[in-house]
Amino acid sequence: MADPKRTRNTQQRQRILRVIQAAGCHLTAREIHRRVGQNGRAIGLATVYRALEAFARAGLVESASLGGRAIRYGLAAEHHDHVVCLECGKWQPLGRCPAPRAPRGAAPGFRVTGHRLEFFGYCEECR
Amino acid sequence: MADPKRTRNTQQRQRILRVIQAAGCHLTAREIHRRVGQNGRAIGLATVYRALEAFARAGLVESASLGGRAIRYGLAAEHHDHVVCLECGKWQPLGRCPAPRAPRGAAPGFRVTGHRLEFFGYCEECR
DNA sequence: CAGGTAAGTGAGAATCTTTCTCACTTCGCG
DNA sequence: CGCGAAGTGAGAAAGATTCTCACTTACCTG
Ligand SMILES: [Mn+2]
Ligand SMILES: [Mn+2]
Ligand SMILES: [Zn+2]
Ligand SMILES: [Zn+2]
Repeated sequence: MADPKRTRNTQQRQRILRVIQAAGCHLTAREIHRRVGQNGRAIGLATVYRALEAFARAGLVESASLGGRAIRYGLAAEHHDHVVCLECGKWQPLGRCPAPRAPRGAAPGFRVTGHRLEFFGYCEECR
Repeated sequence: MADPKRTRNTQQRQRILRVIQAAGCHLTAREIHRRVGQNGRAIGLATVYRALEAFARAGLVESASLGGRAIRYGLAAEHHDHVVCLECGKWQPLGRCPAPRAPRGAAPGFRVTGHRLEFFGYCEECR
């Protein structure tokens, strides 16, 4: 089989990953870009997207999205789901995953590699 | 308490809803816009978005999103989840919802009004 | 049914997010 | 070192969604 395209360990990616690790929550590409720019010279926004794509391919980060808001990225060390407030947009990880590994009796021939589960509603302050 | 902002039954919204009902799957705002324009005079794209927002508020339609792709809208008469192919983007509804009504032992004080569950992986042709 | 009014509409601009292009740089491997 | 592929930066481009504002229309009242 073909070589899995190899990926380099550049300074930009190190800085980007450090920001993601330091964050206690999921960040948008723009937020990551801004934070990286605060600890040193700014990097291109496209570079952030490319790095996130590479990290996601490598299984290092996970992405999640809701409504029209931007996609958020965070460490994917262990799978988890989220609870999102429809009013203030607050985002909380769930301790345990309540979804089954794969849907029962679903699309035949489909190989499930993962899932994304988001509960939405209203947080304590917004309800 | 204040009157819940009332919503009007305009010709545009009727046409939009008809398109959504006729579709066998979830559509993007742009797709809906195009289809509506095919059975009569075109309507504004912003009107489509406003109608979808109103329908969603009213619980008539549900939205779902994956990755950077556009949000898709479909009838929410009955809740259902999806299976999405990471390669070709194909989108399939699931017959039964495998997720619990609410996460166990999750965010305290959070009122869950719904959820979105997407299984992803590779469809028969793409694996 | 006529009139008043607030919700809705259309066209286009504006915002945002994400992707792409291309010349230039750097990492990783001899 | 020295090469070649992967990565980068700046900006353009592509899309998606929202906003503005003058104009229209559904719907309630009398
Ligand atoms: Mn998370
Ligand atoms: Mn899960
Ligand atoms: Zn909230
Ligand atoms: Zn596929």
